[in-house]
Order: sequence, then C-alpha cells, then structure tokens
Amino acid sequence: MIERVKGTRDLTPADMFRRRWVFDRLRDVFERYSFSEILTPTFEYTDLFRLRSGEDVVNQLYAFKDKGGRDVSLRPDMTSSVARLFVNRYQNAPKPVKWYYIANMFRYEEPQSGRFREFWQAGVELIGSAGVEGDAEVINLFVESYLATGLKDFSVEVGDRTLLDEFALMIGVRDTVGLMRLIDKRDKMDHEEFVKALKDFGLSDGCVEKVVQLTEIRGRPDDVLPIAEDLFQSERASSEISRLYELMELVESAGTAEWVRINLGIARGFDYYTGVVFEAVAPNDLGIGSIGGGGRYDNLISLFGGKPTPATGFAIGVERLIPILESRNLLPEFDPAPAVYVVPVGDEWEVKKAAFKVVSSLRRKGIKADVELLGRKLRKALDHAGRMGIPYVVIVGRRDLPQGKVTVRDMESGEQFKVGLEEVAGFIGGRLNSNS
RNA sequence: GCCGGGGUGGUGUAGCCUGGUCAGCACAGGGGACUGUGGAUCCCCUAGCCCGGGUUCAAAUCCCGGCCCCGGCCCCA
Repeated sequence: MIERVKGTRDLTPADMFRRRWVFDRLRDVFERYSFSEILTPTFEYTDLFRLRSGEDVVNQLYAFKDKGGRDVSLRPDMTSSVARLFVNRYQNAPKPVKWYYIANMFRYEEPQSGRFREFWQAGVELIGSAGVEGDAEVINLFVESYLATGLKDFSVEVGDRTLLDEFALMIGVRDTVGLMRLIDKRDKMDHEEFVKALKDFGLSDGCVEKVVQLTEIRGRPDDVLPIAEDLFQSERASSEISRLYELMELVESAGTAEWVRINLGIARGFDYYTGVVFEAVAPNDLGIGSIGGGGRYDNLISLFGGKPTPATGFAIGVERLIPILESRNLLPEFDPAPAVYVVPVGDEWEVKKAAFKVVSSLRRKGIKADVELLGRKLRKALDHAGRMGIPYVVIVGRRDLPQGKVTVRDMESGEQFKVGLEEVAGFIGGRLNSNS
C-alpha cells in the first residue's frame, strides 16, 4: 500500500470544515484592514531562497531539478515570493502595497509537535511604509487576527533587532547571530544553564550580567521600556526605544495594547529582519511554542534587486493555531448531514426518476439534500437518516406517485405529510426557515 | 542528522515478556430477519499482525535492518 509522505497530513472533511472556518475569519479581518489577497507559485528558483538566506538553507528546502534542468524549490515561506513579485511588477504601484495570503509552505525538517513538512500559513505583507505607523498597523492586525478566531488568552511579544544589534555592539560580540540564538533559547533553560551557556559562548562575567538584564526586559511596556533606556546609551538605541514608545501609543489607540508585551529577547533568528520583530504565544500543554510571528525587513527588496523599499509583515502558523483553538473549544462542530434525504422505495425505474426529480428541486432551492444511492430498503434508510440526524426524509414510492405526491416525514416528530411533487421543495424550505 | 517511545481490520484494543487453537473483542460500515415506516434486538458479511531479512519444525510474538507515527535535540528562512 502507498503511504502518506512523511511529515504531510491528510485533511478530513471535519478538518477542512474547521480549517475553513478559521480561514474565513482571518480573511475577513485581513480584508477589513484593506489587505488584498495574492498567490504566487508553489515553487520558485532555488536561488531566490539562497540569495536571502545563504547556501545552508538549501538543506532545509524541498529542492529539485525540473525536467528543463532548472533548480527549483517548494516555497518555505511566502515573504521571498512576495518580495520577488513586488520587485518584478509592483515597484511603481501606489504605496503602501498591502497583500495577504493563505497558502501551504514546505520545509524539509524533522516533524514534531506542531511541525510538519507541509504546513499552511496565513500572513500579510505591508510594503512601502518605513515608519512606526507601519509596524503598528501590522501588529494591530496580528492581534485582531487571533481575536477574530475567538482566541483571547495569548500575547504578542515585541522585540527589536536594531536594539539587539546595538546590544551586541555594546558588549563587543561579533557573532551577533550566535548570541541571538542563545537569547532566543533563554526560555528553554533555567537561570544557571543560561549563564553557563553564555560563558561557554565566551562572554565575560560583566557581559553575562548585561545579557541577563536584557532578557529580563519583558513585560508591560511602561514597566520595562524605562529599564531599556538605562541599559542602552547609544544614540541609535535611544531613538529606537523612542520608536517603541510610539509604537505602544499607536497600539494603545487601536485598542490592542492589552495583548502586546515588550520582550527584547525575541530575536526570530533570521538575518533579514531589521527592526521591530514579534511573536505570538498562547499558553498550552501541547508543546506548541509560537503560533505566529513577523517583523520588519527593510533590506530584502533591495537585496532582490529592487529599489530600497521598507516592508513589514507576519505569518500565522495554521497547524499551530488550530490545536490551540481546539483545546479551548473555540471551533464549531462539523455536521455533514443534509437537511433532507430522499428515499425511493423499491426498484421501479419510475420511482427512481421521481426521486431524482425531487432531490434536484430541493437542491435548486438551496437546500442541502441527499438522495438514497445504495438501494437501501425504507427501514434501513430511515434508520440511516435517524443516525445521521437528518431532519426530513422524503419517501417516494408507488403508493403516492400515481396522485403526483410524495410523503414528507419530519424525523423528529414523526409527523408525515403528503405533498405534491412540485411543492416538496417549497414545503420543506418553508418548514426549515420557520424552525431556524 | 541524533536520542527515546511506538506501529495488530476504517477506529480503539487483546495477544508479545514465557514462539505452537482458524489472531480475540468492541465500535464503525454493508446485508438479512422485516419487499412502504427509524436510532432497539438477533444473525451474517466486509476488513488486520508496517516492510524486508534472520533464528526455529513453527514468528504478531525473539534478533537485525529499513520505513512510518508520537515526542525531544539540532535547526527553524
């Protein structure tokens, strides 16, 4: 037997129902923020990703040669493709460009909790806004996106790559990325382990102390930003801190501040981020870390050959968000049952044709209706309808047909009505409406 | 790539340690009892030892390798 490919998933009708419910809500809030949906190809030239992240990234890509000998890769995220599209065709479009997407991504990694080789992200990109207004717009939408799914207990942790760079400079660390990785992992260790890891990294006691101070700058903005002001001295740092203050004021004005925290330990590891970065987390015992993240990437578009253009965005990890929503019972129940089940009685061809006529009239009227397709006997058919929770059964048979009628059975009350063939759809439609 | 725990009908499981009845049970699915009246009952049917090799008279069971799943590490653009 052929199995599913490792790290992939089959989505059942129940899965798709819930997923679509989530997508509908995200799409709705993205649209209200005036973002427009786009979609780019599932694969790109491998060079696109190589250019952004270096040669090593290829190991984590689904990379292959196509029949024309082109080196291509399935997209590991959407940001590169969006930046490419912008450079290709939209550099002269009115700014800002506001795009969103809901699409599958592919990464060749070991699957584990909340991590698959094919997964979906719903995200936005805001291109052309350099100011703190752009950061605020994106973070507000980030918060509103989770709220739109009904999630309440989550927080968006805001960090800043500029400050981390300044910090590295300040304590004389050259391997900025290495330091950021350590800082990023801070939550996975206790204090002693963290201190030890920093010493192993080669930091002096004084510097270790400073790093610990930095990672403790997390919490409500008003509480922790003053601490940051004390820790940093440089011009660049203090103007960046002012920017964070402004960001928080805009977030406050938009009514999302309740969910936003400062956490200068957020690094998001990746090289192309340049300013404000953020991640969303929700408490859970499922082993799920961040449920989405994003940040500012002001250099990527010029790296891809475009005019220098500032940009910021985020992506929500669908396979991480859905289990969280599930754990809080926020997802609706899936019920595949139709409203009506049309059952022909016996094998007579005239009866079958009448049944198809009836079910078709119901469907044309917008009613979700099934017709019995297996040749079940009436008893079994009613049994089936009962189990499935189907509210109405239409019995079509030679007993009523000569008078041009069928029997409509209300499965809950057991009441039955003889109704003309042409009137069935109207009759049932009326009853369904009055019940709801 | 590394470490740990697992893979028995569609689902959930018993059996494995201590090799040896036709691999048992429940649920789900289909049919019949009951040829136009329902969720009950009874009966029947469908359907399984992840793959490959080894040990043995005999392997679901023991051994080796692989694949996959769950979780962790690494990594996380």
